[in-house]
Amino acid sequence: MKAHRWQNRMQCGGFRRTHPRELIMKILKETDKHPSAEDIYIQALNVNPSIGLTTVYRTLDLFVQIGAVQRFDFGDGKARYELTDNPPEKEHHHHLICMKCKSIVDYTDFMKEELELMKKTEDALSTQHQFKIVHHTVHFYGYCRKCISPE
Amino acid sequence: MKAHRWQNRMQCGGFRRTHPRELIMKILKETDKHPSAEDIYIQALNVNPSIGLTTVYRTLDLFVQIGAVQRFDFGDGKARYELTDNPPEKEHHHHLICMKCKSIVDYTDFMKEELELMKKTEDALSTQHQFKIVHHTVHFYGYCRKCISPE
DNA sequence: ATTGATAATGAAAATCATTTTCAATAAGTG
DNA sequence: CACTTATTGAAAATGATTTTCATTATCAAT
Repeated sequence: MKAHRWQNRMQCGGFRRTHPRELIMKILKETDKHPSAEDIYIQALNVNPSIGLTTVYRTLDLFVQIGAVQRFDFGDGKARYELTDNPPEKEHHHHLICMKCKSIVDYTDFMKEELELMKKTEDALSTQHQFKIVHHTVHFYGYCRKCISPE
Repeated sequence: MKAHRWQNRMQCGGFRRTHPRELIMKILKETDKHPSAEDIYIQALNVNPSIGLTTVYRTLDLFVQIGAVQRFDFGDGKARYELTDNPPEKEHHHHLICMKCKSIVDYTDFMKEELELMKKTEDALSTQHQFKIVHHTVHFYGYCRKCISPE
């Protein structure tokens, strides 16, 4: 199997290529959702019924550390994970969160303008606040079509 | 005592004006930090040693529901609370989060441009995704001056 | 002001996501 | 193949938040 970006990054870090790690990465690559650790665990059980939830947590932490995965907190008490959008598998996007049903929708509108502004802001923040920026998130909170009810 | 915005909002909702609620609102008004429920609880204990942590959680939930307070998840496992920035007590701002020491800094740079872009984006999202947007957050993650170490 | 209905409170127990511990297992190296 | 050590899975521990329930405080109506 051809070595992928994330595998190279792992090997540079001295990490081992294991079945659980391959499986979890596969699941992340194939989903277009925003799975929690448990969502991923349940998926993984279908392929490897002996995998442990602990391993899922640890593997996700590892992926986050090597920059292959991004972790999001949308405010519903559990972390959610997505492949980092720099590599081609996913384009840069942000999130719409329904405050009622907690559904999450990706959007990519105005990314050009947004990236411009973010670049400018990042520069300003780097100098004015002496912060080295690594990444940013934009979340829109509101109500999805299904949850907009005439009150 | 003069009734404030949040009190009116509470009364419209049929909620009671109680000592714990007044106290917690006072604490929120006086801080310029990003306190967690427990932070607020500890503050509150100085004034009212019999207040319960449970009440703090419930009160914060209530304030969030009536729109007086905004809840943030910066990814360190505990929610943080701030007065909503529409009223004059706080101006519209976003956050810089240090990924190492977890410190949080407010920033207000480029708010004019940001609000313009966000307005445009909100409009687009409202129509294209049929989402009714209530608010948005922008988080920048990186490393603060203290935590930038030559590695 | 007193009363009464009921919303709000506080303490303790329960829940839920996540982390830690530790003995057993599997990866990569020689 | 054998060895060193990272990784795993199960169970227990943790920590934030929520629920339960008996008691207390608020507010509206007397």
